[in-house]
Amino acid sequence: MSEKAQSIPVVAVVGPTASGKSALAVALAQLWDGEIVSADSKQIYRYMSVGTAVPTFEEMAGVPHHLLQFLDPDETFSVADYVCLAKAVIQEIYDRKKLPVLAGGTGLYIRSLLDNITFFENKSDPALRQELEKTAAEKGNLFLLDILRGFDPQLAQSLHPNNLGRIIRGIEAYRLTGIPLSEQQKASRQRPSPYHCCMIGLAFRDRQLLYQRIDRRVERMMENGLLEEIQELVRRGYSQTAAQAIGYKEFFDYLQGKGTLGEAISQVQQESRRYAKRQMTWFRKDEKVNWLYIDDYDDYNEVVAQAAEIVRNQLGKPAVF
RNA sequence: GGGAGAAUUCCCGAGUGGCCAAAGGGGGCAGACUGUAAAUCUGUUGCGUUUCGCUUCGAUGGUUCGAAUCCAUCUUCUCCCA
Repeated sequence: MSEKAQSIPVVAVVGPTASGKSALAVALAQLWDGEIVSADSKQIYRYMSVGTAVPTFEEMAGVPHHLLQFLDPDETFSVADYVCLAKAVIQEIYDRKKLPVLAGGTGLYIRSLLDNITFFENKSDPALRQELEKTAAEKGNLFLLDILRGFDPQLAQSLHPNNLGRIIRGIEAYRLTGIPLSEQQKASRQRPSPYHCCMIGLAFRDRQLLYQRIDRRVERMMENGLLEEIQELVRRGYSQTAAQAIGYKEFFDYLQGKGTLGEAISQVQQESRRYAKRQMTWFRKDEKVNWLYIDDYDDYNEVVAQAAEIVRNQLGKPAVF
């Protein structure tokens, strides 16, 4: 009992892109006097508001938002960085006697944070990675996989030869610390989570409805100046980073004269739909998620009411902390 | 009006007598995920009682032991000459 009293309450709103996470998070934060902590790996960057669907000032409705747009697009960032920052922000919010409301679509970030994954002190080594990539190109992925097998058979076993990125990371992690990555991963789960959280998942029973929303949202982004935002990014020299974000990379070909605008747009829509699917497989396997199917409700207020009901049951009445 | 060609599984597209339920790609579906994660990677994709059976390659009929592949007719489409 006393242990639970020390644990920090957190609400987490998860779900695929365009499911309405941000709005629900704001609604819950208003009810509980909370503050929002973003868990989105792309909204951390500046100058990418439109394409990453960062909530507007009006949408934030006076609720404080954290971990949004605090980096330039060419600054590197990682899960470890995220967990570190998010933990600190949550602690601050808690100290202020407010409720932290996590909202975002990056499954890895959310899980690492909530499960209290402890990352080893080993950053990445770009030079080493580059060298390993070169080796792979010359001698094949299996060659590298065998090297990895030499000091981390367990990791090697679980990796597909085509997954070069993970193979390289495995080798890098060992070279940097002398500890096999699989060992690091075991050690990373030793500490219990400091949070007791209520997870709300937004989804649609009819996938087509979600897909329609995604398509429409992309169209709205175009109306809101996505193309101009991208041109500005290119002008600032940030095209490299944006090349990884859906809604940006698809337009580069178009801007270089390849393909039509219409083709680029439908590609963004398609990639977004696929991304949403991947997010669903990520969140679906988390048994802590309380799913709300938006198409079960007649209007949005009912969704909010139901979510509030769940939070009340799991964390207690509004403003109780 | 005359001539040439094309029709293949959700889409594109290979296949020109048996090794074809049919390459490859796309899309769909499912899954993995611990330092670039909106990334990266994997599996699956005609039906079924699933080491076998059934239905499928525009339609119908034919040749053949055997046809997506050959022949005839029809339908649709594309291109060329008028």
